[in-house]
Amino acid sequence: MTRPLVTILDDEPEIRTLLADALEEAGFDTLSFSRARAFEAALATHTPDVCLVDLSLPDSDGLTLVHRLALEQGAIVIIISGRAQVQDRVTGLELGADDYIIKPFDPAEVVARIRARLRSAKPTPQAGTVAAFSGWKAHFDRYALEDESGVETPFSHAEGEVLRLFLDAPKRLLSRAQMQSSLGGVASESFDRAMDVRISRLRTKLREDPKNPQLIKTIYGAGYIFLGDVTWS
Amino acid sequence: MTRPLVTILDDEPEIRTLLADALEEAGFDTLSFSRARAFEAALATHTPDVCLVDLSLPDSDGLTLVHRLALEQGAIVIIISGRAQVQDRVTGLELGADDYIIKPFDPAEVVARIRARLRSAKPTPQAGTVAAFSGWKAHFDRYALEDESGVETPFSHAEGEVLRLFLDAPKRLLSRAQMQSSLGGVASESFDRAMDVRISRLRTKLREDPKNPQLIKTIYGAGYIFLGDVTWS
DNA sequence: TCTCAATTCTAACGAATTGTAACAGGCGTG
DNA sequence: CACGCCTGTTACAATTCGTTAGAATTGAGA
Repeated sequence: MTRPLVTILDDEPEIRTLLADALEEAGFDTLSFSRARAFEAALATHTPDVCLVDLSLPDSDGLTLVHRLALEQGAIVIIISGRAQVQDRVTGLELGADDYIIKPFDPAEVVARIRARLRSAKPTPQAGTVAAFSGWKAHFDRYALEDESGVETPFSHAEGEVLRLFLDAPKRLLSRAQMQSSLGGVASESFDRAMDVRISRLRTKLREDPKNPQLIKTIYGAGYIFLGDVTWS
Repeated sequence: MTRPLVTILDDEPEIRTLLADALEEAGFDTLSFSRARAFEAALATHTPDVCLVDLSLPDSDGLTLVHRLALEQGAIVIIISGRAQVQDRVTGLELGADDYIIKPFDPAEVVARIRARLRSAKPTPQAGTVAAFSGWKAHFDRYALEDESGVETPFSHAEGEVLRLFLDAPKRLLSRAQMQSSLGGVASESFDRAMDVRISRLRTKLREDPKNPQLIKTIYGAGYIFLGDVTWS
C-alpha cells in the first residue's frame, strides 16, 4: 500500500521527531529536513503530498518558500509557526499556505488537519499521456503499447517508469545511476541488476532484436541511449 | 460577477453580525441563521460555497450536521467553536469539517481561511445523479447500473462510493491511500484489503474480464485507474 | 587474432502485492 | 427470532517484479 508522503521542514530536532513519529503512526511516510536547501534538493526526486514548513528557518525566508511550493509545485503546504499574531497567519494563508498551525501544537491535531487537506485536495492533473515514436504509441493512461497496426501490448508500472524516462530524454546517454535516482530508488551497489531486467523486459515488448536493438542501445560501461523521434500529445 | 456564498450558523447575534460584516466587506455574499432548522430549510433553495457552523446550537447536534453537510452536500464546512480542546478539534475535522476555528477569533483570519479553502476546492463534485460511460449508465439516485440494453443491476452504498470516486477522476491514477482518505476512512495498516474487495465487487457488476479489465485497471504497487469517457447529466 | 576479466543479458526463483471466494458480524425487516 | 443484505476480514491463489546466477558479450592487452 502506498502511504501519502509528508515532508517535515523544521530546524528543531525534537519537533521533527515528534511529528515524524505521529505521522508514521497515523499511516504516512515522512521525510524530515532541518534546512531549506536540503529540502529543496529532495524535491527533485520526491513529490510529497503534504509539506509541513516552519517559518523560522536559518537559511531561507520561509514565506518565499511557501509561496513557491504552493504556486509552482501545487503541493499542499501547511505552515507550523511560533508566530501567533493574526497578521502572520493571514499573510501565510494568503501567500498560498493551506493551513497554519501554531506552536505549541498537539500532533493529533496536525494529523487531523493533514487528513482534512488530503480529503479535499484537488486531483493532480495527469501528466502527458500519449507518446509516439518509431511506429509505436505509448499510452501511459492505460499502460499499453500500440504498434503500427493498432495491436496493444500492456506494460507494467515498472516498465512504464523506464519507458517514460527514455521518452523524456531521447537520444541522450542515461547511466544506471541517473535512472535509479530519477525513479526514487537508492543507487545501490553493483549488485543491482533490476534496471537491466526492466530494460530487458521492455525490449521484449518493443520486439527488439536482442542481437541488434534499434531503439534501446546499450553503451558498454556507461548506460543506455534511447533512439527514436518522440512526439508527445 | 457572482460572489461566493457563505452561510453563518451561530446563535449569538454579535458573532453573526461580526462575521457577516467582515465577509461582505471581503467580497462574499452571506446568509445568517441562528437555528439549525432554519439553516437546513434554506439549503433547499441555496447551495452555499462555504458553511460556517457553530457547534453549540440549541436545536441540533452540531457534529451530526457537519457530518451530513460535508459528506452528503459536499460543501466546504468550517467549524467555529468555543470548545478549545484538542480532542474536539480532531473529532470535528475527522467528521468532515475542512477547518476548525476557535472563539474568540479575528474576522480577518476567518476570511483568510475561507479564501484558502476556496482556492484549493475540488472542482465541484458532480451534482448530477446519472453518469454515462462505456455503454453503462450509473444511476446514483436509485443505486443501479444500467447496461446498454436497459437491464439494471443494483449496487450498494460502498460500491457507489468507489464508483463515484472513479467517475469524478477518470483516467487518473488513484492510490489506495487517496481513495481511503477521500472516503473519510483512516489509512490503516497493511491488513486492510477492504478497498480491494470493494473494487473486486464493483468489477463483477461491471462485468469486467478478471484477466483483462477494461474499465478499472490495477497498477501494481501504485493504485487503480479508471478508463472510460464519463459524461454526467 | 586470442585471452580474459568486466560488463550485460535473461531465465528462473521467490518475496511482496493483488484478486476473490468464503466467512462472520451488524443491521433492518417481517 | 429468523432471514437477507451489506461489508469488513481472512485465507489462499495469481500476478508482478526485484534478485540471483549462469550464459553471452564486450573490449583491452598480449
